Amino acid sequence: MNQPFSSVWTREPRPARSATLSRAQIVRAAIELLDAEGLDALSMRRLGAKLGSGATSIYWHVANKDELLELAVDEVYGRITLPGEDTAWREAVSAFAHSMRAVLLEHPWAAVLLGSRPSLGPNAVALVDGLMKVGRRAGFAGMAVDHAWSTLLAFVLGATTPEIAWRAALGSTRVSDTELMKATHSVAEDAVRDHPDLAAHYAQYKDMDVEAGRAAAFDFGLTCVLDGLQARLDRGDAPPSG
Amino acid sequence: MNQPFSSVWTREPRPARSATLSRAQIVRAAIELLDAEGLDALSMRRLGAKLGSGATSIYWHVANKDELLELAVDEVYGRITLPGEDTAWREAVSAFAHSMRAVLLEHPWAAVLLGSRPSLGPNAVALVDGLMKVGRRAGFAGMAVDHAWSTLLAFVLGATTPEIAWRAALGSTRVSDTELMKATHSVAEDAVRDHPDLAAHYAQYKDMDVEAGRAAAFDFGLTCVLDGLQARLDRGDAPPSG
DNA sequence: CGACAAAATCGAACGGTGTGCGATTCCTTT
DNA sequence: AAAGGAATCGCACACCGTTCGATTTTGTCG
Repeated sequence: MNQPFSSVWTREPRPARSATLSRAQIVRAAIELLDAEGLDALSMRRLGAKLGSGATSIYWHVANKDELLELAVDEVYGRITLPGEDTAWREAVSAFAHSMRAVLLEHPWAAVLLGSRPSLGPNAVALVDGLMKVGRRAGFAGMAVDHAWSTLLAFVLGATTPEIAWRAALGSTRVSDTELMKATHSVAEDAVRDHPDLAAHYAQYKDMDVEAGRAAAFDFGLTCVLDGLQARLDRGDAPPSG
Repeated sequence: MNQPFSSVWTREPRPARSATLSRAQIVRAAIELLDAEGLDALSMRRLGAKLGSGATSIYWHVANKDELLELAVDEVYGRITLPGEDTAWREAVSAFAHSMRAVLLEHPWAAVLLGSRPSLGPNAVALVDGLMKVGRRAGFAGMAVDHAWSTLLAFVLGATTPEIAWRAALGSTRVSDTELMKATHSVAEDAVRDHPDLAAHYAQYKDMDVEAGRAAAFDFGLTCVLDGLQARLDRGDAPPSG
């Protein structure tokens, strides 16, 4: 059985003969550490310390750090919710998108990883399965089903990632959110001198609730994507093959 | 002048009295190394070696590795093209999206970085300025201008990132693209056993051109976003404030 | 030209990383 | 009790980003 593409998911987890360390514990501890201190803070030594064991003991249960991260990411996938089959597709998709955004904002480290490698974990696969069911229910068929849900995923991921980046950049300083937003303007205005239109435009943001603004932007984009999907259904270019 | 948010762009580059090393050279060499061997392969020591100088000499021209990456990313921003003001907005946006996708596929390392930190470099700012002009020309006003272009950016980034991830995963093996795609199916089918619908669906992909399929998916999504933007213009909910 | 200061480069070193390996301990089964 | 696999551990290796002080190069002034 020569697998050219050996992934975590092709291998069974070690039997775990009720040992003091288990895959599940390790992943849980890793997620806690990641949530609390971010991606850079996760090292095998620190994780070992948190688990009260040697750093290298982890390697018995997990092949390497990458594989551990894959497991952690799939765990995050598992926390994204998708409404049941009785929900209208637009509502279902909207609820899913908001859930995914919320989960990613809660586990900021996952956003980068999620896009960085193919997602083949059980939770990810189950989620895609659910999304495809929604797509077919809406009226898509053939490849259009894939295109539909991957368009949606692309938007949510692409919209949330920079949001997280801003939070991280702001969070590394001490000041409050809006307060620092104003301070950033001096930098921005500096870089923006050659673009008066842009500068004038951003002046109107001086007194805005940043969080609310981001949520509004997300809803705007989501509405666009939904309308776009709807348009393709109406136009009938969502056929079984093409 | 207590900047809370000191970025590369607030500091002037070192005068560069025609030294043997300059910021521009360093960034150029870094990009070459990144293009050739990926993000993980870039270390200050290796970069120094490539430049024929000591590793630590670089720190005279650049504060740290993060700052170097910011410069490299902005360079990538600079290679994305946006059609001039005489182009209809739909065409302009479409051309931009395809250009951005192409550039990111050409510099895969940039995709992750691009979403990981706020983009305040001159090229990034210029690009946003241009996008906002297009947005206003289309008929958006107020915050809707921002929402429009950030929706677009979100889609392109979110769509291209997983594409790159797949390429990297496949590229790390020796086999050809479609060939390995088939081999992957055995893994997929394995993980997919509990999802017969999904498995059946993916069976139809066995004999498909992967690259072409991805391009089609991208165009599908882009059309959705464009239609969605158009819908908001028609409906008139792109007012100066709301 | 020599002198001197500033600019630029460099090597050594510090604390950290992921991980391979051999020795060691633990637990289960006979 | 003995044996043998399962699980843990410490050490070591090669590499990383970055700091710091010493060193070399370079431009300017007398």
